[in-house]
Amino acid sequence: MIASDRLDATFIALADPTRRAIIARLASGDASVTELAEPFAMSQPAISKHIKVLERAGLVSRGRDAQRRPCRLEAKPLEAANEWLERYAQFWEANFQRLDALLNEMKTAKKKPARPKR
Amino acid sequence: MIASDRLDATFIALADPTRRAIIARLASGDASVTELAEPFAMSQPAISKHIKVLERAGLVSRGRDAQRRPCRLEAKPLEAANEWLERYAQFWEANFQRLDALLNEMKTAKKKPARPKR
DNA sequence: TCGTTATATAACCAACGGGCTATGGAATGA
DNA sequence: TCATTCCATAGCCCGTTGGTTATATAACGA
Repeated sequence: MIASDRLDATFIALADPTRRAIIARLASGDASVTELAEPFAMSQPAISKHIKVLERAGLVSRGRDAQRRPCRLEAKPLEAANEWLERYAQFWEANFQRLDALLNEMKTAKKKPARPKR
Repeated sequence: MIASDRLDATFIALADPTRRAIIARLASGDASVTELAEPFAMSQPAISKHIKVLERAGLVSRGRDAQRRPCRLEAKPLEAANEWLERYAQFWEANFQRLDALLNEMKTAKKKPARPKR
């Protein structure tokens, strides 16, 4: 499984709430490191580290604006993650269908003398 | 965002190729621990640990069949992860549109190649 | 040139993750 | 009863992660 490294990096990047918040913030526009750090009760180097993780996953790219190194969201890697999940969409829908079937069974069974359980 | 713990657990669970393989395996039917361990060059306790991570994320539930503790895929938590990603689907489509716009710009303005602003 | 701002890097630390081996315990079956 | 099978748990190791503070670097503005 050599090609799964990309997916690893993406899911690892997504597995931290701070990083997801950074992604959410960047979705509404590019931002500098200090801008990104501002909402968090966390030091600037900590944010820089998180950004590095996001960069490693290809989820952010950096620009240059004077001393600032603005971050831009690159959402493309999310697509691969999404595709992986979509592969199982059918499966959780199947779960719902199973539930639907059960509910229907209970509903039709009402007409019969035996009460449905619970 | 207190409820992000669930999402944390889900993405953490997905961030390992072995665990994704286990999920893929379970999508084609329930399996015991030894059945799940068989394809991997890894000890049985290691697989048990992975299963525990998946359980913690609510992605697998356990049954009982004699000595076996069969695992079943519970795909529902994947839905929340998928919803989170879908929120940015629009954004990566926007990226493509931006690329299109850039390409058009370059094509029409051949004489003055305007740098894209960052 | 000098101070300020923005960011990165280094060094450190505690906690966690993912692997191992060894062992324990429950259920089965002879 | 006893061996076997399936699985979980306990320790242990070691590399990684997520945070810290302190310091270095880089670009700007006066």
